[in-house]
Amino acid sequence: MSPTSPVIVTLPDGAERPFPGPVTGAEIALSISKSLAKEALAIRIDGQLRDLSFLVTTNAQVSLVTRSDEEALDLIRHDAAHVMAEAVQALYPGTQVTIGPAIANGFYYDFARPTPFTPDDMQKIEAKMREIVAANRPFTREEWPRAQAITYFQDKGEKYKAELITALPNDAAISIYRQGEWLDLCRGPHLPSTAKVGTAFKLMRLAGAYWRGDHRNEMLQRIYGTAWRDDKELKAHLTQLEEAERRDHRRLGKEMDLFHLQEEAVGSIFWHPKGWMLWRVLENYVRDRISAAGYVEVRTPQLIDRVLWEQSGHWEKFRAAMFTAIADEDKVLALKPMNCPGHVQIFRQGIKSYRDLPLRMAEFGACHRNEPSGALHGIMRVRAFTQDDAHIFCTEDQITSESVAFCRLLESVYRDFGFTDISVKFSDRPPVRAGSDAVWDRAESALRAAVEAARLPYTLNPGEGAFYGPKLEFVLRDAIGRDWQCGTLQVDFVLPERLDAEYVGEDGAKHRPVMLHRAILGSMERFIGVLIEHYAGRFPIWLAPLQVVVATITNDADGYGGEVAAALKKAGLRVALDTRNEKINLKVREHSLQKVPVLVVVGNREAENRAVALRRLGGKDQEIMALDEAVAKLREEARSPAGDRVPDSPF
RNA sequence: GCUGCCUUAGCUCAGUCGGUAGAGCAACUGAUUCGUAAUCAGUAGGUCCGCGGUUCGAAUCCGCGAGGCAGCACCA
Repeated sequence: MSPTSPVIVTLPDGAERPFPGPVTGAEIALSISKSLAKEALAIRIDGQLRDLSFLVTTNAQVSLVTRSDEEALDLIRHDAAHVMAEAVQALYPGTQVTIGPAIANGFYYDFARPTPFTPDDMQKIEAKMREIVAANRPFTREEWPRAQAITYFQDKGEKYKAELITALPNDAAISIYRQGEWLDLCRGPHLPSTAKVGTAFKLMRLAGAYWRGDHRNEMLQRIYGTAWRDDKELKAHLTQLEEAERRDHRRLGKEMDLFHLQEEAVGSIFWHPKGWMLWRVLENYVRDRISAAGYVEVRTPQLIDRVLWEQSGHWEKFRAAMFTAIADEDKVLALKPMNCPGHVQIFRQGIKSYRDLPLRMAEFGACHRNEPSGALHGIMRVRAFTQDDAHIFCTEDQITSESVAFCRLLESVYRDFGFTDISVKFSDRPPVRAGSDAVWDRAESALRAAVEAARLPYTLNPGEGAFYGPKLEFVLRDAIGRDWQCGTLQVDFVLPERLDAEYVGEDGAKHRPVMLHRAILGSMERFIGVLIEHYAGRFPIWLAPLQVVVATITNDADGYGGEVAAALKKAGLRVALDTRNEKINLKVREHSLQKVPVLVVVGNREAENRAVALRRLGGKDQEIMALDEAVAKLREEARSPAGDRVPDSPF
């Protein structure tokens, strides 16, 4: 095509605009309106985001990106990273730049410099960034020959940049973006100039990060920033961070007296009475749900001889994370990191028939894993935790139906906590795996059929499956939009083999069962942490460790208050009685801060009429009603979504 | 585990230049008996994370260790 041939661009509204020859994004914008030319930040050409200076040489679908477009955010953030890199190099000569991408909510840049940055430095860097933005330097793109680019960065002492270019494919164009004097290797695209970054950015934190994300490499210094289209968005984001901090389960756990951690038992939790009540309510809820779903519950040993872990493969693969103990001078026992080998031992007791399958074996299994110290986080990531674990022993034919049933159960459980936005990650065969390709084909298609039958949206997580089989990971979104990975479903052909589980089939021959590893909450500890943050400590009444406080106004009402509390307790409610000689204002305040869902206030008026005054958490008004009515009402409200407890007999 | 920061009363935190520590809340005692988010007064409470060093003198400066926080790596 000759450079003079006409170019026709099609705008999003379908309008076609002819140009006599190649045309830049900026020129297209100008041809539409002066104001668009001013506001345009980049151009999308046949779906590809490009610089405004990009020359359109062939007919194409184009749309101009302005600040009002959501996708402007990535450009702003990426450019903010460049501006930060320039600021850092201006202030701290000799600092090497490495990479600096846009990320969710902002950007970062990794620097190599012998002296660590201080919070004070961050302020200086941010001030310098604002200067560079104000200077409104145009971003310009250049393409350099590969060798020249390598030599340039090497001569400047930028060994990381030189390494990045060396790693690029031989035929790749080496693009360089300049902003005034400063330049950086970058794929682009960029905004027209530094001023377009705007002022709605803020440097957030300093952190270490390994070069190329590999812990064997040297550690770089990462500076994180957040950047938005305008101050309102920035402020909303900062408010959201404050909200997350306000909900932090470590803070609420302390304030609400649920649990504590201390250094003599790092990674293990001291559950206080209220926290443990919350645990028990949650555990019993799950127990009721899985019992109704046809599971049997078991309990397997904490300490198991290493011989069994050698058979299962854990000793070889996960030895480093396993705690051990010595018995009888020289016998090595390991604290179980998982429950599956134990469950196989129960399965192996006696002869199993195909008629016993599917066998759904559940355990609130207390596991220990020696997690790296830096991984520990409140009660969310600990070394001693309890899985709501179960293994479904079934035939290959049963994989799909069992998986669908599990997905339904999981969805229903999540819904009971108000989690309705659930996504699924499908992790398929990893490069290093056990089992034949034919078996993997079957396992993967069965699992895919299940996730599709359950009508859950899923994304592919290629190569991330467990070595013994593909897995689904269930991610729920909480009340303030954060994602938490909780449930899992894994198909396993390997452990039954290694631990020699078998059943007698219809044909009278012995067969290997398949094991489905599955958890809904994941870990009790972590899920409770998620619940605390999701509800901001204001648990629904069925879950609240303390559901009702009966508070008396004067000690004259203490006798009646005791009667009220006893009646509520008899109705199955978790009640406390507050007869302290304190003003009702103080009692209301304290129990509200403790986030007790219902406050029953009784004074002489109520005592005379055998009535109560109900005050709900967060509410201002009171509801006066007869005691009997209140007891019935609260009993109804506090009913577990799993229904009333029934004697546990799955047999 | 790695990098940086932090650790002072039960809790939240202040503590200047190195001169042996302070507030609010909580606790305890007393008064008060009160109608829906803090009644008043008084009392007591400290191995300033631990160990070592510098110094006439260390909460403060230095080293080592522990724990915590943020991120990275890890998360079977």
